[in-house]
Amino acid sequence: MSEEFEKQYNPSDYEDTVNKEWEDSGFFNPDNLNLSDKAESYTIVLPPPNVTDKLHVGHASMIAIEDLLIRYKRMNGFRALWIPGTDHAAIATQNVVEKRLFKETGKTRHDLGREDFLTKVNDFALGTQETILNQIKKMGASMDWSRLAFTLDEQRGQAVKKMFIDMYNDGIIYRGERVVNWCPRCQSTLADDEIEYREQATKLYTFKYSADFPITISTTRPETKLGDTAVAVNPKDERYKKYIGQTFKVDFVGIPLNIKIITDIGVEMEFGTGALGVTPAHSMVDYQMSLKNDLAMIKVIDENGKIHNGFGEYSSLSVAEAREKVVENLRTQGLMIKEEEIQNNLSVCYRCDTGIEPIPSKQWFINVDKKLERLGNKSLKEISLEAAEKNEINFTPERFKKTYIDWMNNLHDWCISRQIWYGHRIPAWYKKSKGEVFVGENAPEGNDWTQDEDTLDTWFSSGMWTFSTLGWPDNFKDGKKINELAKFHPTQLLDTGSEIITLWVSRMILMSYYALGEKPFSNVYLHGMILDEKGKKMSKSKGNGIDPLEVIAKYGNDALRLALLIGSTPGNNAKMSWEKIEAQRNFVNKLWNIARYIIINYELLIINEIPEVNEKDLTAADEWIIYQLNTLKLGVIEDIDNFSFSQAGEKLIDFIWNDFADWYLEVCKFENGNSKKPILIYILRSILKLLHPFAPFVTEVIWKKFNASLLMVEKYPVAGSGAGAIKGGFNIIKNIVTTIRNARSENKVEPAKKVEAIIYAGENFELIKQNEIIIKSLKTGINDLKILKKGEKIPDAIYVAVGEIEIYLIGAIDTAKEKARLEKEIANLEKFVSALNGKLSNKEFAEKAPEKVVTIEKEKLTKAETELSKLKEQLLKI
RNA sequence: GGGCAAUUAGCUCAGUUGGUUAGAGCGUUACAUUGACAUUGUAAAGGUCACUGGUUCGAAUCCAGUAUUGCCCACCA
Repeated sequence: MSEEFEKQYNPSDYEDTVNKEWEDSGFFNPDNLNLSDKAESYTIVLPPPNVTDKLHVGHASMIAIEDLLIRYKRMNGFRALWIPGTDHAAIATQNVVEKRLFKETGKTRHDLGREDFLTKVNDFALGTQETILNQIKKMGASMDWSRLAFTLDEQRGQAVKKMFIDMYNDGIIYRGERVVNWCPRCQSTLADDEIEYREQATKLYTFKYSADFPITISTTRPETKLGDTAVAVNPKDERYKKYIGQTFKVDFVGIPLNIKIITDIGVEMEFGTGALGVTPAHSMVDYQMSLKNDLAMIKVIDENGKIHNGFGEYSSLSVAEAREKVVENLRTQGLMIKEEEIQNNLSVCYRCDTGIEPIPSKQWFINVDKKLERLGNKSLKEISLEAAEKNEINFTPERFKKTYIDWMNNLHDWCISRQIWYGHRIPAWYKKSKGEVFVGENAPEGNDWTQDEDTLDTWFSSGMWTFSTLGWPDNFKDGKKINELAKFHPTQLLDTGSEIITLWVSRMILMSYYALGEKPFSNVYLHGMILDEKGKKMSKSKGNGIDPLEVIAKYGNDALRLALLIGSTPGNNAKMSWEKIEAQRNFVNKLWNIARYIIINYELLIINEIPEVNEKDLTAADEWIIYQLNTLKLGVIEDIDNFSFSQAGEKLIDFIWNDFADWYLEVCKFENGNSKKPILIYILRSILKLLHPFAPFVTEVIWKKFNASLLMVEKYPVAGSGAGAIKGGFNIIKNIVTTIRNARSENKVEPAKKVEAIIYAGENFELIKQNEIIIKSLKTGINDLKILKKGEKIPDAIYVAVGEIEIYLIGAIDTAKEKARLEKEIANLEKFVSALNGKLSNKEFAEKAPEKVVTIEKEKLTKAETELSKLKEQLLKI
């Protein structure tokens, strides 16, 4: 007997043991699954967590989803592979270490020097990485640990170099100028998230470049206007329409300029004069405009915040001095029209609060518009767009396809160099004396070659994640995938947050098409964020985070996973709370006790064989529960395939708790114990398998109570193949019994109340007769239950449901009204069907709903036709 | 400022392509409970599906507008 079967399930007593058994089995690695060569692969690469911090509950949610799919596919006979890894997250990680360093020692990275600083970052990264990997393992994620990767490890380094060099040789990677955010005090470029905004009062000057220039403009930075090459106006602005496209030569406070009049929808007609002086070299926005309009870039300010040479009297002045002088000159020339105080946002360096100067500097880029012969003469941008447009890659939820396409359409060349130290160093070498550039794995012969100081954007290496983890470039010979890469690429699913569609998803698609000529994955599943119970983002500073390991210690892995999976739908944020987790812990305990009850009462110990169920012995209740189980299987499989994990989970819980435990097991208590044995084993086995991907631990633990094998690699149930599966409306039987049971409890309060029921048995007369036993055994006190054979007259009754078995409760019914409604519906549907068929040229109908008629056609027609026949059937019965 | 989304029971959310009486969990209330389940059962109460129009025989669902909230992008001359 099960001496260890406690009344309560205590997860921490079992989880580590089970986890170890899984790992020791080797089945996390699909090569050990003993599959035939024909088995299809199912690959997911784990979006590598940043090594900036340990995992939070959001990561746990991602792991729950991916493990669900991997376990589900593995049980379905797929070559299921889940590749683990971590991301070096260049800027973010460097920032964390830099900030910590500054806080602890007051030193900057420049004080330490590149080498010492990098040692510090690497130590930090290794430490967090270990924590992360331990966390993932504790969660029971069935990842293939033999394929563990890191975006900055040796192998990925080789892949990155090869990619850079190939792209350079193809002319895809080039070096050009780009406006960056520069801190003149720190003498370094700043990333977008290193910029802070301060509201300040400043002067807005309204003036003309010269007396003969037709448009008045406004600026807060007159000194940068020395580098203007255009004036931008809103395309809708009637005032300036006549000037658009013209170029004017002007003399601006002593400096000659060529000003072209361009349009940009970003220009506000109401602000200032509705015209904006465009300075491509010293404003991010203007730089973007200059790219769109092919404008020249004139550099005015240098790295020290001084005016470049060649600007006459302004040369070598500081920005502030130059501004004063320009303003003064405008005043004396009578060109200054207005000076006013306004509030605006000043960008400052997060570290030293110095105002930021946008200045141009040399950077590396990926050309997204260059057409490649290899890709059918299409550019990377075009081919990446096509992938989504032609549904080569699907998005869940679908609306994110639009986000992706919009972003791709506006994609400019991707700047891949970063002025930070932590990351893949750019494999480019310069000979300063001669201005030569060499791109290659190692420096060429000779002494005076120095390597580029910059590193690559972190997305450059993570963009290669689907194939760099599968042995690219070694597994790619003569344009063909070999070995692992051939077996597992393209992957099937990428599960990630919607906020990085642009940053990551788009780059992965682009790079995979470039390197392999194929998509990186077939499906993109966008999960939402996990928020706290008040709907706020979880963050360390707020202290509202939920630590996954704490949850596991308290309530177990399964409760955590179920709480994360249920109630969160694709693309929507989900709130998480201890209450929710507790509710799932209760369910897990319920399942435990269901198993406990069955195993103890029916003395099921070790039963490896699937029990034979003799259909002849089945009672109506048995058939009903089996029918429900089959409906459940269908639903769960369909839901998982549609990524509706929450719905699938809810269905499972509903069946297990309400149908199986509260109803069927209660009914069994009235019936003969041992005759139920096979069917109970059958159902218990089925629910354990069905639930395994959602709650792997408890299902495996229970499974082990009466099985020698691992549940993890059992075959997932197939819908419709269950013993004694029968079609029809067995739901009705449940309704009858429930109604009767309710009546019983009501009788206590209100003894006069009486419930009468008539069951229309039709073909299933025998089945209903059997059910009578259940009803009687439940001591309903209802004696006027009538069962009608097919053909017998049905008295006026309330119609409850359709199916092979129907129930009519005696009471009031307005049949005339019901009939009229159905007739009306049928008439409409007939109209619709004929319109779709084209048999009847219902012009009016087509005009009113042209979209429906044109686009839906066949499926709609079939659906409408079945609906129609159903309605007709119903009508006949009334 | 631009883009995207959300708004359904006290709370958290489902609602599969428009279809009979809009569902679940938690919470609340009542009753039961020596039970396989100090974590159980049975029920009850609770909804103008944000608002206003439109399309339709029929709208939570489709369209337009309004309001509120959230996210992403940009940072403003």
